[in-house]
Amino acid sequence: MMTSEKLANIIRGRGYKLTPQRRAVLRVIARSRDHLTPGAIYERVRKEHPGIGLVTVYRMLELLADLNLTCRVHTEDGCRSYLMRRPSGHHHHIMCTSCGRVVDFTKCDLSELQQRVSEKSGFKIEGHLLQFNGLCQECREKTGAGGPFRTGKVW
Amino acid sequence: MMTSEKLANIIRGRGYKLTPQRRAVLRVIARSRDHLTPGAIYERVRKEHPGIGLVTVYRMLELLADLNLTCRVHTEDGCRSYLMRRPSGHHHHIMCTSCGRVVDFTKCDLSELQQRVSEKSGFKIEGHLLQFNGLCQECREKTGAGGPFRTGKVW
DNA sequence: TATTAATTGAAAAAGATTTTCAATTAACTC
DNA sequence: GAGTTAATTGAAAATCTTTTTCAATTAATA
Ligand SMILES: [Mn+2]
Ligand SMILES: [Mn+2]
Ligand SMILES: [Zn+2]
Ligand SMILES: [Zn+2]
Repeated sequence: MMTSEKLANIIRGRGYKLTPQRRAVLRVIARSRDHLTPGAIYERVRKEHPGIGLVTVYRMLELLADLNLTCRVHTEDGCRSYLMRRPSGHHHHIMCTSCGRVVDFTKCDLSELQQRVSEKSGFKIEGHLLQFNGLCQECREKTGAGGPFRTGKVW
Repeated sequence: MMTSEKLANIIRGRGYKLTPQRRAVLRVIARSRDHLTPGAIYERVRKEHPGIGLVTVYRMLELLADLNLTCRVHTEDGCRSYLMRRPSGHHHHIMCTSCGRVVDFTKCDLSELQQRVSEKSGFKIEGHLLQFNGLCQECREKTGAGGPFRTGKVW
């Protein structure tokens, strides 16, 4: 669990000033279990720190991404930079195409596939992005098997 | 190989009018081996069809995505909707973090992983997004092992 | 050729993100 | 507890990207 205190220490440890604005952003991100847009983060942060500028939120999000403390998730249509906290090292997500809920999973062995792809393509592979898309239990129950948002899209 | 003629037939077959503007967009997309932004596509299309509106390009790209004839790729930082033609059904890509080159691969068996993730999470999984990131052979040779763009980022 | 619904493109609107720059302040030193 | 200083902040403007509107045009069909 990445508390905002731990995040704060990392920030300071890297030589960045720890401002009340930054603390507020850290709290919001550390606490959320969902991915949030910059705008959504801004709205939440404002409740704890009215007067904070949207620019500051953007700058903080950039810093967090640079420090690898957040990662992006990718929605089906629009592809804005949604963010979520990253609990630990390497991880992946499942996203509900209906409600947007995101669940992490960490265990995944792609090494064999990666090896084969690397050999065939000549690439030196350094990372990957893996995200399953589907319907969460709740949405399935709510809308019946399949549900109204079922697109059948394949990535 | 998806020629622009084949694409044109699909478009018409689905009951859409085949305009010179649409033909021009199809040619650009079918010919390119790279992913392109809407803006980049617009620039190229203008050379063959000066006077085409950017809006028309956007509309055509939306149509192609709806018909599942294109798919998006995701760059490391900015996450705009880059597009590339989709040669056939289900597929994935490898992207060079240095030059942006994209290579497809179609063979990948995630069914076992998908099954396990589905059981654990309760999601009904309907699709996935898989993209390896790394350095292509050319960029590796050009810049030495690792290369200057190596970020070590993990998704 | 006439009909008609789909398509186009200019312009405006809406959004998202970045740049600028003067004022503020966290961290450090004395 | 001051004083110093470079980093940080936020208002405003600038940039970009994407969407909406709507009147004019046109591909498809008869
Ligand atoms: Mn994306
Ligand atoms: Mn991973
Ligand atoms: Zn759901
Ligand atoms: Zn390359």
